[in-house]
Amino acid sequence: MAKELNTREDNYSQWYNDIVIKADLAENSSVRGCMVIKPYGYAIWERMQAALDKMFKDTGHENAYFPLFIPKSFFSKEASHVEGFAKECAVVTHYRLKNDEDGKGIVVDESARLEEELIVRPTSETIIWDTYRNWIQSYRDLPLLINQWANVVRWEMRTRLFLRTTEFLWQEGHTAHATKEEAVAEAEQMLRVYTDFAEEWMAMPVLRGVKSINERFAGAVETYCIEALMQDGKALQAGTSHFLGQNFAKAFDVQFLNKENKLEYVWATSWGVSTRLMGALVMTHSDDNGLVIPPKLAPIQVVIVPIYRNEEQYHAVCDKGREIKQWLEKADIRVKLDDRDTQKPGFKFNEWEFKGVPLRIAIGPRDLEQASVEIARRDTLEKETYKVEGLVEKVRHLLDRIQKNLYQKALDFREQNTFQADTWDEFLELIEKGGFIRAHWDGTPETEQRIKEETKATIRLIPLKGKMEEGKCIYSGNPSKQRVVFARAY
RNA sequence: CGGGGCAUGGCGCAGUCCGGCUAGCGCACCUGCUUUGGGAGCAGGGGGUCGCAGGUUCGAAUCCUGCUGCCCCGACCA
Repeated sequence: MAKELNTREDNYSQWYNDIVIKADLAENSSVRGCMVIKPYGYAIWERMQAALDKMFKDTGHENAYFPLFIPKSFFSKEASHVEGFAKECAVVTHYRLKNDEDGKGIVVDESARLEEELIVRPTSETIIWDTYRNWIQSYRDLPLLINQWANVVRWEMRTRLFLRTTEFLWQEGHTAHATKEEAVAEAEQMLRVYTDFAEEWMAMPVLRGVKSINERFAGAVETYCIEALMQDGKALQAGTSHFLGQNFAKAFDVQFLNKENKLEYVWATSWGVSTRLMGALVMTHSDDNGLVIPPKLAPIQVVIVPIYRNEEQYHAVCDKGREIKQWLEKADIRVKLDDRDTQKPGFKFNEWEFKGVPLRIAIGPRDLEQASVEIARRDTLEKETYKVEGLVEKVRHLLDRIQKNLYQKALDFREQNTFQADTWDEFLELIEKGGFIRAHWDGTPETEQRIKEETKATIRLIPLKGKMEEGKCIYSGNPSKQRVVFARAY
């Protein structure tokens, strides 16, 4: 298994592809733009799901499931929503195939055309709000706090494994509230949840803020987001949370009777993160030796590699390996004993390193004699010999250290790549270097659009609680009250 | 949809310009022996409608025509 990996410096995007494919996270499928998520990659996603799902439940949400197909007419009910998604929808027009009359193959049966075409959901606001109409009558039915784990389809022109695929997996929360304040608070709360997840589980520092009008979700009044900085200096939107106002309630006629017995439209939010987080995870921590997974998300936290010369030694070190595995598992540590007799230790070292396993324990005949093991850290690549006594504590401690170290490294990287620009020339120079750029902007979509056209940089976010600071727009020179964050983005 | 490139065992490629006899190499795979503390060595072995359809020719992976698929770069996007 020769793992030749492009380096980040030589070819960043090839480096990313190599890791995803060679670490067995995912591969391209026979369907253009759609990926197969392989068991190892899916195991990481499952861990993300589990952590997020618990956070959603802890904040009062329940899971439900809505249909994959959405009647076309639903889509046109919210004007800006259609406009936003129309260009990337897969449409089901027929419901039957038949044998080709020329004898070869199968064709669409033209006589089986759907009366109303179905859209494969690119997001579920419309079908969900159509449903909520029947669920909500009174203020007593509110708030309605629902999440769904689902797949969605957006017909992208260019795709990249995890970062942008035609079909992707995600969760979408859809909530209904009696007041505007409550809905805004919900959107902000979920942004907080995403922030905590990114930082505590993924060890990925994020900036929080709101989107400019240009970048806002189609149909939202306000879009909140978390943005992370990748190692090539490009920003990646890692999660979004939307305050939808009464837009969908009005479009789908969802009203409730308030305590004063008056009909009111409900207030809405929606929020989501997707398998794109897998891409973010790869690009935040991995290095030129392969994938690096933070311990909290690693499907295998510790791999034990036995070293031996003959069958007798093989059995002896494997027995010790099994014993250690049991101790660690009792402490809720995820362990794999790689007792394959078909690969050499050196091969296994490289393989598990490439797959990002946080800790590797090697046990050989020498270790048996000295009651020791060799432990190697994936994040620092350091190796050290430890006594078997107290090993569980040591491992637990090291996993914790790795989790923190990965976060700190990523945070340092972001700080080192966050700049301030006060003039257009400065901005032009900095944007070429990559990273986040804090700069003044006059607040108009036109200016943002021009900056995007001239530099490919967009406003990633307007800081939520950013310091107010008088200044002049770097592009137009018009007055500005606050710096916003620019970057080139995925 | 524009601009480039590619299509040859599971994967990565050479061969194509200048047609030639049995289509080759690396990795992976199978068998055996020796190995095993950072990607093992040797020996033997299996596996190919050279993307598809026509054409030229005694003879086509190679030349001609027409298709099809994929990748990369741009416009769109989480």
